[in-house]
Amino acid sequence: MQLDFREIETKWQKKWEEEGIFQPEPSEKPKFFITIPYPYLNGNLHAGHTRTFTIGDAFARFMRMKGYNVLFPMGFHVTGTPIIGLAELIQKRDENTIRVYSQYHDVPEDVLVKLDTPEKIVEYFSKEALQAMKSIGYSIDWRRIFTTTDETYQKFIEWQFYRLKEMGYVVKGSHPVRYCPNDRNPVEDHDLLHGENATVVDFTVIKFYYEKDGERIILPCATLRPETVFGVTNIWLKPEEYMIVNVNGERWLVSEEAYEKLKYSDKNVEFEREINADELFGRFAVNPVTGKEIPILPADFVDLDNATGVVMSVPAHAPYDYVALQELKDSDYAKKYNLDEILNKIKPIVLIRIEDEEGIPAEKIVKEMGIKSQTDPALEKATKTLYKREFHRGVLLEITGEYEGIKVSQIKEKLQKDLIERGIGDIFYEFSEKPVVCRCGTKCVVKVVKDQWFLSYSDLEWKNKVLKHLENMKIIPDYYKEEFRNKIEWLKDKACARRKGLGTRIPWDSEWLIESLSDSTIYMSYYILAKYVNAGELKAENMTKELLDYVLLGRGRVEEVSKVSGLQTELIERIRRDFVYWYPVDMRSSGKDLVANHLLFFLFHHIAIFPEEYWPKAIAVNGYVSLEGKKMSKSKGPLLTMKRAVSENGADVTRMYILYTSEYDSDADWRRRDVESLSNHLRRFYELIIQNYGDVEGEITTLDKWLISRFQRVVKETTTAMESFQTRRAVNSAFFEMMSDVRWYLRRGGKNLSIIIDDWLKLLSPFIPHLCEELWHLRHDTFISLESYPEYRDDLVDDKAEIAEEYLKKLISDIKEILKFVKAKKVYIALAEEWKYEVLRLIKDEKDVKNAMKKVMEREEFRKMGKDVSAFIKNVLKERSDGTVEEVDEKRVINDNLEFIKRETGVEIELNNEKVPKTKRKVSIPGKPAIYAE
RNA sequence: GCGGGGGUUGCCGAGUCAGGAAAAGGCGCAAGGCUUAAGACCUUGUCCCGUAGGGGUCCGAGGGUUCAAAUCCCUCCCCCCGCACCA
Repeated sequence: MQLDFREIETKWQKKWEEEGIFQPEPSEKPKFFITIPYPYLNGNLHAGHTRTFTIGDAFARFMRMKGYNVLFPMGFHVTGTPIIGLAELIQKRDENTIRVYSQYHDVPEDVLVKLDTPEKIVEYFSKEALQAMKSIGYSIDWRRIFTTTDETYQKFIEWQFYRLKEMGYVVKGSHPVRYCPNDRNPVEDHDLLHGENATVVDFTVIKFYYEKDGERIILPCATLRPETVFGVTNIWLKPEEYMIVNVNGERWLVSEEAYEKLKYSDKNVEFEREINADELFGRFAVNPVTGKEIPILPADFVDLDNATGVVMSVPAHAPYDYVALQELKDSDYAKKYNLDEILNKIKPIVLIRIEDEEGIPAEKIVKEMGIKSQTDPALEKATKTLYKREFHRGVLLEITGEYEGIKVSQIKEKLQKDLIERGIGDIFYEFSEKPVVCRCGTKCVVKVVKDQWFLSYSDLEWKNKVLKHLENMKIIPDYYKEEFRNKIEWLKDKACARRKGLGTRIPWDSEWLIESLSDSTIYMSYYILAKYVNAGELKAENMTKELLDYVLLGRGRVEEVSKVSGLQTELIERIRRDFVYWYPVDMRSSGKDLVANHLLFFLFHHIAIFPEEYWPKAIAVNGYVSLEGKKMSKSKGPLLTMKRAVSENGADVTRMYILYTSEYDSDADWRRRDVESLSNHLRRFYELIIQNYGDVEGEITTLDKWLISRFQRVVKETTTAMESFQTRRAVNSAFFEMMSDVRWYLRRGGKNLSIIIDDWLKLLSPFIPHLCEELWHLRHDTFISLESYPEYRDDLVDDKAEIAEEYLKKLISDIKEILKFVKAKKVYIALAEEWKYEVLRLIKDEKDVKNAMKKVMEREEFRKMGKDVSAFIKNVLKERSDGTVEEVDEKRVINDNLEFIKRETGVEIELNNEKVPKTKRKVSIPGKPAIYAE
């Protein structure tokens, strides 16, 4: 095939760039500002980017053709640690990295090994990314490109953080992270050998205590169910060595493992002495909540490596505790430590009730499951089952005092807070699963990072503003609005500073770098500035707080700003006008992975910093891309780069495939076979247009009208689909459905395909812009990319023409069906008897057989042939539920198309009532003639 | 566990909101045509039965509402994604 996609594509890309047609400036036209999250450059752009960006570009092109002044910019994100990590791996010649980056990212090995600094990586991949995006034909305004380490960008970020700090949204605090003591670093999922699924859970510590020689020793019981403190009957220790440790001035008794973990908490911890649990069994401790004295007892099920290693026993609600107590009664321990009397006095204390159930819950479930020993693995299940039931349905009883009546599901946080405030509670962080092991082989711990900077997303006022604005936004697909609602409510304060990585320092605390998601929240406004930065008109030293306050917020007086920033007032006003014109963001289109993080922060920060008229209007979310059913992975492969997809298949094929293969948030699968098939479709399309693009000649036939009518429907469907961001539906309609009509048109002998070609090309232009541009220029000198999108025209819809074609299709299909069973040379067709038309006209509006019958039988001529008439009515009502009479000139359609029908069916056709036997004519109805094959 | 989404013909997927002949479109497969030939193109077929355009089955499972259910209601089973400080 002579068609070379790439040749055509590069030709038009060059022309678009030369003419600068995607470089919008403020104008009289309504504006549309669409943005896509800039890519993170620790590798080449891949099929996932291709999907998100192509959807955005198709929409940008669509809106442009719809008459909007469209701004579609792009930047590069390099802030954070992964690029630094990559540089280190390349320095080390890490085998996997070298393999993945040469094999999947298509970086030549000799080039790759030289990328041993973050700067070189950024330089290399930004060039690659730029080329890739140009090669696929995105209609981006490249004058606004930037990188997040640009000095000017950093000024912008500093400004943002000052603003947030002023508003009290940047605060200090501490938070738990997964941490490797050996590497002395927080660890991410991909740094782990085991335990990727482990999350950090916060045990509530309740400070039980005993006193000896005037010294108070705290028994820090760790629990996930603090409310059960009201039902504690005793404390469990494992009969082994413990330690007395000084924690913030208090003496805590904890396991050795717990001591190790406490070292990484935000507490001051100091070892004092060892102590064997032996010494304590049979002695009493005080429950700080109830003031009651309870005994300390031995239990083997206690896990020294879980939280503090000190456990409070709630036999009424904890199956473990219940069984352990039972077992203890007849054990050696009871004798050894003289516990009989104590044990006899212990009675489970019920503090939670589910509806009107009776008895002791733990006892019931243990008996039901037949559990006898504290080492029985079934205890785990019993615990879970009971916990789940009580969590969802349980209510606290009178014994819990002020907490009576509260649902178990709503008590944990409140109680934890109350205990801490009263000085008798604390928090102990622990992994939900163990072990958690770093790639270096070291067991990870939970480290509490102190004096960390936070963005206070949990601020209720802030949250409520975001929630409220969300209701005014368009979210695509719409069910993501609920998702956003939930995520906004769930969002907690976020640590926004790091010790390591690329990025901007916190301006008032230069020890810290601003974390990479926190510096990417309102950068869409920076695109306005970037144009001036790139033109050399705006430099870092000009970007003072006053300037940004003025151009982004309209604050201050321009003369003052001019003085401070060193810029001419004229330029300052121009930047301000640009901002006012382009903002807010009308559409942010993104992959679904960013919903629970970036897109939330995007909303929060816009709402915090800008006045309401500049808050985002809409968010669209799309799914992932897999390769032949396999998940892509940047760091492990497989991966398909944008560059490779384009060079192997062409930009238009790549674009259309990715737009067509799935919709909304459902995932797309890149399949070579399907891509190649699509490539053939486009070649066919190209040939088709080349062969049929000409002047419209002769009279417009019914068939032509049919084509135009069908096309109108496609225009409507495609437009509706695009307006709701459904590219799959749009491509399906604009290309495939139309193609199938066009094939029928040509098969029917249509000669004037050109009637629709101009508009058809326009319709397809957002999806396959290069091919459309090429074909358009066969007869035009303008850029199709700047033409107007076809408008649906109701007056061109021709129902009669469409019904006639349907009639013909159905007739041919019926004849073929019959010929399957009867070998014949000639087929006679007879229209339905005249009286049937008459009857049909009479009962047009009747749906009910009875009424229809009544109405018809009022006429004498029909009464005479009562049986035939009633059979017909039943038949026709069954066939056509709407009972309409189709307005087709059947005789004419058949006679005009005798040759065509013959060609399609392979037999002679004759419209001849006489030749068709009466029995066959009997079943005919208007619109469905009798057929007789001979 | 919590939250969000989903289960339709060999596969991918429309149809579900607004109940009314299930299966648009793509892929794959098959047959015929075109061609020196083809992985190219055109046409047809692709749940089952049928020597007359017809009949039957069918939408994860099971109930219910209705003249009528893939669609509405209830119960259950299964799958995917997120639960963070990481881009």
